[in-house]
Amino acid sequence: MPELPEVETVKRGLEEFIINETIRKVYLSELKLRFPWPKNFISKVVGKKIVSIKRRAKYIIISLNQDYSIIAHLGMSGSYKVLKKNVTQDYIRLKHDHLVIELDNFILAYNDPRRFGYIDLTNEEPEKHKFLSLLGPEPLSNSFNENDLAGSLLNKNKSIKNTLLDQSIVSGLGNIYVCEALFRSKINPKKNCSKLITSKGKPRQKLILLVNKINEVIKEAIDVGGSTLRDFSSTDGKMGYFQTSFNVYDREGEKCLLDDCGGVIKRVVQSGRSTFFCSNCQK
DNA sequence: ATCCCCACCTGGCCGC
DNA sequence: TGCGGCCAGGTGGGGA
Repeated sequence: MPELPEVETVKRGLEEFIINETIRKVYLSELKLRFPWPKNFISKVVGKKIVSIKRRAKYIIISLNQDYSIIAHLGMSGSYKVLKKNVTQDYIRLKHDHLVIELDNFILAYNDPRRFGYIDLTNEEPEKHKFLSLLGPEPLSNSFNENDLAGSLLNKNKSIKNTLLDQSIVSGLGNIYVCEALFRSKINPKKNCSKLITSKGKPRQKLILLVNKINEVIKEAIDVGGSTLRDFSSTDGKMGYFQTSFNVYDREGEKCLLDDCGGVIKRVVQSGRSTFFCSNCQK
């Protein structure tokens, strides 16, 4: 499910409970996630303390003392829950719980039905990790701006939709927020990204607008996510994702929500993924 | 290099 | 109520 705002919310939820907790026990499922479990994962992390939690794009970085970091990605269906430890009863694993970490006062469980998630362990700088090092700038950061973005579109020849899904161009966006940002910018998802820059690689007005709208939609979604945080460690533990209503995503055949547009939301497939847009107002 | 497509999985939903 | 088919918010890797 998770794109940048959801991952940010998960990160904040984890942060609230598990900082300064020491890893006491670890369960790994016999099934692997997207990749095999890191070698000697359990023996390497048991006894270490969680000192910080960060987010980079859709990755969560759980740093331990002695310079180890767990790098985790939720894939399509991953979720964490945190439960207060029950002294009289061990945690009973649910179906698809693939990693359960027993801390001093909490149980942290990672559940992932589709197992597209990803968990690695590194003792180098997390930013130098092979996947993190390829990531483009974060929305809402200074390095995400129209001039640099225009520069990275130079010599590119593909749709703006597919371009924005490329994590090396801008990181953290997924199918939903790309559709929503393009709608807010009134840009047709099929438009070639080269049309948003001048021949000299400078940003056109639409690209400037797009940068602003990406930031806007991401910020709104993070703000909404914050309000779901209190559920993070409830007794059933399941963290809810957003109930944000979208303007175009999953609204095929419905009316464009823009006043006096009158268009109907269409669904097309680009590179095998659904794109939702209003062909009337997105040009 | 650049771009596209596939594979990796399970579960939910829809139509018959 | 059952079953087959289709769809799903991600992304690394391989082939064109």
